[in-house]
Amino acid sequence: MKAKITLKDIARELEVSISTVSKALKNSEEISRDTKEKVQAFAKLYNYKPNNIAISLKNKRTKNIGVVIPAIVHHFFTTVIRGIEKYANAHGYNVIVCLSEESFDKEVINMEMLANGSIDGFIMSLSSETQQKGDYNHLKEVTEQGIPVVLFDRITNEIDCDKVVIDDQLGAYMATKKLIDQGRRKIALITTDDYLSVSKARTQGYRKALQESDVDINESRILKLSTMEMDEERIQQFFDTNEVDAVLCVNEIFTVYSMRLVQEKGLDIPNDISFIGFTDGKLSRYANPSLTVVAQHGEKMGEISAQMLIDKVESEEEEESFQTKILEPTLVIRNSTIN
Amino acid sequence: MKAKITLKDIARELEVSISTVSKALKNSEEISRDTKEKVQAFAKLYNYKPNNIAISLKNKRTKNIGVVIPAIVHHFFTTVIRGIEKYANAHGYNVIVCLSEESFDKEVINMEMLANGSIDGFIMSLSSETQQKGDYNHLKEVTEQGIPVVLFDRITNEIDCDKVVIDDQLGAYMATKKLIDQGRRKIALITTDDYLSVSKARTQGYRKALQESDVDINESRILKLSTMEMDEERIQQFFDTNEVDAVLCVNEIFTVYSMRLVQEKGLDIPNDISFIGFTDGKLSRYANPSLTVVAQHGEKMGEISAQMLIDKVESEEEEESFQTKILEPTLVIRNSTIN
DNA sequence: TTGTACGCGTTATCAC
DNA sequence: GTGATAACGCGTACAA
Repeated sequence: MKAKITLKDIARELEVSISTVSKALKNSEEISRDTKEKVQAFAKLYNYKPNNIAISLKNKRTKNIGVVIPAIVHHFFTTVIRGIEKYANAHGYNVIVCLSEESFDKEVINMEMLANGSIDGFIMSLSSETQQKGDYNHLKEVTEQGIPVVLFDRITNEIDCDKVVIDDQLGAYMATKKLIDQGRRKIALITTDDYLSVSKARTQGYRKALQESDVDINESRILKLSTMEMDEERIQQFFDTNEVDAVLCVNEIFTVYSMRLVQEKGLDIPNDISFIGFTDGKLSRYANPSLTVVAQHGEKMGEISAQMLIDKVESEEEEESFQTKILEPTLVIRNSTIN
Repeated sequence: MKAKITLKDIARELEVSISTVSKALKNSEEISRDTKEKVQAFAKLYNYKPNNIAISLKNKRTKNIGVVIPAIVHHFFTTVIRGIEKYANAHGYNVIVCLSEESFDKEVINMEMLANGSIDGFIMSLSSETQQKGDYNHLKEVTEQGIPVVLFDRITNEIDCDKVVIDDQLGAYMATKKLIDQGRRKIALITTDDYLSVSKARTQGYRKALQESDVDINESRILKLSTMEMDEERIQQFFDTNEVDAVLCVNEIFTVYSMRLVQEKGLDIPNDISFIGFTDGKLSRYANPSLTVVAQHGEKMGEISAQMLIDKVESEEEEESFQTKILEPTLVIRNSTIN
């Protein structure tokens, strides 16, 4: 086992000073040709690489980005991470991923761990518990310390920072409109409690589309579930007691599960009943029938988040200007709606 | 913006020495009651937290684990990360995730970035390109430097380190056996090229089960696809030209896609044809019909990997003993097979 | 009881 | 051209 070699080791071995070695490796003009060649050859031979930690301590820059998300088994978050990784790596940054598992406490603990020097900035999406409590002090503390934060998808207006979202209201609006255009009138919405910022916006879009088309809004056709668990029973019950000819769901899982339920009831998709979901993931693509969805462009969102964060991190000036990027959702038409 | 406060700041403010502050915060016996209280109160007031980077530099311990995986959009890897996170966080470690995107070069670059002091050890699964090339020098270098490595799922015997896998051969064997027991004889296998360690093992298990039951192995019923893309055409063609009554697939996507194909041909699952896949993910659970699978227990795998790594990291002695943990796969029976 | 000095690995400044 | 020194933030052995 050959341990990592340091500047000091090289200096001792070559009988020069540490600073000479440091300069030689940086090809400094002050150092003689001879010495430079000697040092560089030795460094290459022993595969010298500067120690990141020492550099971080000196520069007060870690080149690490902290990503805190509620869950990783959701395809959407997975694509966002991928986008972040892509941009971050291309710019020399590493990504530290922490999961809050939808828990406020875990979110706080994770942020505190990372905020003590481990990262240059945060990219995060709030846990449902955090949005429910409405307690954002951990975010405030971090921003007050001057650590840049980018919020995406599940955001809050109580914090001044850069934000990236898709226009959830528009997405739901487009989807609902589409269903109406196809002659559907009994359109159900399966969503989560309104404390989740995204669910709220989507519900608004749904209502807006119905109102604009003079379709009555029947409150019993709106099913609100907890984010945490998929409440199979309530979905089952919902379809048993409601007559609907189209369904808009705020995520893939609700959609796919619902589709199977109605299929078991003998209904044909999309002829008897249409379905549109959110998130363009594998579940949607490989469902049977394949699912029409509102694509959220997670990877793009990740890239933009990373870009905004790194811009802030690397900008010298302490400008207090924050922007919110709103991405346009896209309707991906597949076979769960009449085409 | 109140910047981070350091020991030095506290010392200056309270007009004591830095070491006094340091000791006081650690409740050292050497420090007087008075001073301790004064210092601790001040520290709490200004929310002092030690700087992780400085501690890392001093201790030569980062409390970071580097995770390098080929992809994150695969549900299996996602569950592994979750398991790693769970164990690591509970033990005060952060997880730095890097994606190789199945590329050898990216894998190497990522490891080099992290190996220069950013992490205490690696948990990784090899990219398909790496397994194809059979070039493991980047792993050798890292282990020679004394950085502990745990390989999971896609492993190699060329590197001495801890490993965690499921018994892929057994999994495929169990699945195939199950199909045979249900009277199937024309059992297809849809897999990837043999350079992927897991695919190879699974193919062996498939063959073994058939041989043991004296079922002829028809090579044309084995379809080998590249890992990279889902070759929809070749799968289509495969089912057009082969008559099969059961299919074993090495991942969820192949399975779900194949199921849709045969359903479009008018076949009934599971009566006309049975399906078994690998990985117990969402796709399987929410497929229609729901999919019988060989569960890989990704989360468990992640936890064990993290445990093995942290044990090595924290063990003082430099024992050169490595173990390979083999997890038992489980057959999860659902509706894509006759029950 | 408190403070000094040193080291972790690196770089920047300044002196020789 | 080269090297000594200080600094980043912390912890600790040792000195006072």
